[in-house]
Amino acid sequence: MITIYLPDNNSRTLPQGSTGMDLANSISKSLAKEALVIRMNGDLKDLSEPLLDQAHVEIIMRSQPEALEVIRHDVAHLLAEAAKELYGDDLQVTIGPAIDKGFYYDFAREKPFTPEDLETLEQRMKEIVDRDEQIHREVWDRDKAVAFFKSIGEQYKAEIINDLPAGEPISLYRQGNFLDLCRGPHAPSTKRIGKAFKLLKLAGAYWRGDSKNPMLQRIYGTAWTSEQDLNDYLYQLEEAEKRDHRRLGKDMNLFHIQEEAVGSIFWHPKGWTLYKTLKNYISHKLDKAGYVEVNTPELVDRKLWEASGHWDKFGQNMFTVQTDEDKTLAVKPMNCPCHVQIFKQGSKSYRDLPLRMAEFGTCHRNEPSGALHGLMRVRRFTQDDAHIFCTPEQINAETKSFCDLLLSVYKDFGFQDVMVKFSDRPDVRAGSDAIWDKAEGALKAAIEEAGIPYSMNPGEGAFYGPKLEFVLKDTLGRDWQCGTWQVDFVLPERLDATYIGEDGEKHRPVMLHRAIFGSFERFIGVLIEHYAGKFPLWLSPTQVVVATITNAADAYAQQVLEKLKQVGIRAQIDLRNEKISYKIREHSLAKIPYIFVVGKQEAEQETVAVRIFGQDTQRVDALSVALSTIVNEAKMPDA
RNA sequence: GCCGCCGUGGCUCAGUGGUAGAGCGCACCCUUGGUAAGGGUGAGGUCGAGAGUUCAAUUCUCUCCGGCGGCACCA
Repeated sequence: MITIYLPDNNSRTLPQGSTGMDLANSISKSLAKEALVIRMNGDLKDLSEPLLDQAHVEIIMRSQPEALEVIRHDVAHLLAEAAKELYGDDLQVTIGPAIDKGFYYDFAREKPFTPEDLETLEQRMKEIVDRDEQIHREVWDRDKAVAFFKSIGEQYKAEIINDLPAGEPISLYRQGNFLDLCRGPHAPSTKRIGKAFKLLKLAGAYWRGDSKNPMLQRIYGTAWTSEQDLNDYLYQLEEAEKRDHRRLGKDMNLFHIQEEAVGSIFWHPKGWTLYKTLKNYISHKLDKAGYVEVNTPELVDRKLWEASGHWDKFGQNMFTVQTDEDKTLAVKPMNCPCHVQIFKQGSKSYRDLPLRMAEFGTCHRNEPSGALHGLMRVRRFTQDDAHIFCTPEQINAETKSFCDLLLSVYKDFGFQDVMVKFSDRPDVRAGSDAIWDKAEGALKAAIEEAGIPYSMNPGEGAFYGPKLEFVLKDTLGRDWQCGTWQVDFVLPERLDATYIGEDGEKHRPVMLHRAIFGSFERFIGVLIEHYAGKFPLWLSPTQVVVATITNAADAYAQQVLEKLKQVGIRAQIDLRNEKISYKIREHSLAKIPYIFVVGKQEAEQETVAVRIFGQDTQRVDALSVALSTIVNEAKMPDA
């Protein structure tokens, strides 16, 4: 007999060789029916796993959060089994993990899958669920497993096994006629997986994520523990699409992109108003934080980029211009070398440090065509860039005050949870290992002193130094890096920046590269989605529309408009020969924050009927009151 | 850049081997209406570009350009 302990600390005694399923059955029939896997001594295992004596065992039911990942992985296997049944002759399976919200499976197959194939596959997957195939785990000998997969033409699987670390048990899962290499754990049978899944999209993906490898066909799907959750998720996806910044940008007439300038934004009056408002806001913040603003050239001789290292490391992605004097100029991809040039004008003393040099610098990078994405990934963008020249001793304090500044900015837009990633040295880099040790150490010490939680992002640093990336999510769950903070000992060296220290000797400053929005383009993209186009009053391109009920009020409406403009409110007027409900509807759909409705009554009494977006009530205010109220409410945060 | 899908009036989309349609928007007319669509009339498209097949291509084939979804990339 063996003894096991349940989560409530009760123990149970079972015959030697009893499994998780035996345990579940011994507790209750309903539990056994709902059970998916067990957790034994902390690890998830199959229900068929023999229990160890003295083990701590928890039965995981489909309603528990841990079940989700198991189910998603199970559904990936369903997909693979269905694909083998339907297209087995010319198809190899590779890998199919659970991911956030679902799963994918990568197949090697000459013929492309079609959207109709997805339906066929999904149908077959549901049939496999109905078949209620038992899912068995088998442990195989390594060589035998490799030989087996080779014999059935599954080269990719054979390759995976070959690359598994020695000593790792080779476990295979069998369901019906389908046998797959897999770590598990899995549900005990296909029926138990349920049918709360849907195949969503087809995509290409490189074998092992390397663009030198062949491209596989990836099928993405979503899977949940209940139909309800599935439907909720699908609904959520639809809602998210509605706030896609590319759609809203078009609907709201903010900007456009056209093929003569791929990856560059044509800002329309409304979008540009938004942009200018943000610039005004952040300028104000930077002023208060002790930055000075500069402006530097866009076209700079390649010699400078060679000296900085950009030409060597990223020349491929730089746009260049040949002059008739046979010089090569590069369109700047970053502002930092130019800022060093300003720093180097005249001599600098330790008393000048830290020198915080900001620029709304417009940069161009020749991003791969497939990377472009609305405002989020563009070839021409303007950064809220700055470089802080300081001493090594000043790094910690600067890091702390930058993080404070950044978080206060994000908070003004309602971004509360910001992911911070620590990116350390990349393979392609400048500077010695000793310098990198120093820079990474300094950054780590600084972030830890600032007390900000972060996760590691190995190998993703800039070529000149490690960085912190501040990441926001778009509505479709994609991550976008906005803010950045980088410690750089390399560029000051390469571009020979110095200052005179207290000792009268020359010293190297440290350069801290930083941005809060990242780029205006991306940040506006994130904001459009974040607010679903319903901008707060201070940001809204049009803050008020004055709408008339009858043209008898036209003259008065004009006066109201003038007064609004005089107090700095962005206002428009709607004198069209339309009913007031028509105008209300139209401006509400355009997400205008305030509508001032004026008719005969308002004209006679010098009032306006104020209608606020999102509320279907109205209040009538004296014009002077309405003006002072809106001026007050339209102030930018922290003004 | 790679794989797949897509490209029709300003917008959203339907459709066909015999040179195209809807709704919204737009213009004009009637209506002056009190808080999310009043009515009528009308204009507007070389069906992404080029080549090929065909008596005939917007429709089929190829190439290119662009968009979308991923992958790779993201200093």
